[in-house]
Amino acid sequence: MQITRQTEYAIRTLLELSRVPFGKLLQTRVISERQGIPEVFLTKTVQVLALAGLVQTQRGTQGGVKLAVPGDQITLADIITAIEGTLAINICLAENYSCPNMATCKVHQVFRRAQEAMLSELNSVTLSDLVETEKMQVSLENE
Amino acid sequence: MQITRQTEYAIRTLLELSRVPFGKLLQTRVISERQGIPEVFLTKTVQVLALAGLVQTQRGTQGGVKLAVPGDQITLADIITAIEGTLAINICLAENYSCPNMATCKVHQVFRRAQEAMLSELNSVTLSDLVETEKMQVSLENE
DNA sequence: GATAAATAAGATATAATTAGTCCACTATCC
DNA sequence: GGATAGTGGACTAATTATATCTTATTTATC
Repeated sequence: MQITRQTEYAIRTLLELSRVPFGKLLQTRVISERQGIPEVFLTKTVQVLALAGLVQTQRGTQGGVKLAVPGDQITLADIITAIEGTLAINICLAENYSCPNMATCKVHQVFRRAQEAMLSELNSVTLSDLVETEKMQVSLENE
Repeated sequence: MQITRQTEYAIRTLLELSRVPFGKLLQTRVISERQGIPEVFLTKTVQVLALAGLVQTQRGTQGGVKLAVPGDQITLADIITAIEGTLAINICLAENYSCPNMATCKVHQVFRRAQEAMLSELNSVTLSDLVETEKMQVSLENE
């Protein structure tokens, strides 16, 4: 019932990318150092994020990774879904699973409500929200 | 990010126990047959539920398993917690985990809100709620 | 007290998932 | 053409999930 470590790596990676001006590239080596993520494993994670359309990569000298869309258009739920596939707290809520008595099963209905409540929170916060707050805190500290 | 099959087994087991008069014993063999749960594995699951104080077991002839408390005092969240330990959608929300920057980490706070929203739903429904509805449906069908 | 019925406990097995590594390759910039 | 950075695929290791098997232990009942 927990997100995987890889999903956390993905969140932290995208947070790093949100902290630099939109369009700027960061190397996976830099991200892995800043966040303490195993480098080779991170490159795998980045590939998944790229496939999901959340980041874009560029090879060669001066290459790296950047956000594919601005940070205010990426929510935590987007990231979790990108790495873990459809977010379902029970198998009976997964996309291509059909429980014979889904229509009447009360447990199914409770799970669905619980999941929607959670998703609603995870969808209400974007990367920008998370780093905006950071900046505000820093400026307060500097006063 | 899903509950395990064992947790589902536990829920279905407790539902079966809620369907009989409070205090009545059911054998694990009967439960496993009704719910299609591997019998030996179910006995393990029952032991965990007993340890958590949700059911009581009795050995010997005429023995079996029964609810330790009435069904209106057991919620879905109780069952999940009994099997999986503390319910935490991210490791940073687990009980004995202390993230160095937990106080200021915005991601942590979002996860906490999301988890509480989910828990609130899972805590709002008891076993009795689930079987009460069943009975109502049955009586409607019989009209 | 013998017997049969039932759970308890612990060891072990198997499978699936998660986490991480290695290496040869391709693209890009200078 | 050399250095740099991501790509892709095969591989390994660790952990968790899902069981099974065997040997106790308890208890009702005859």
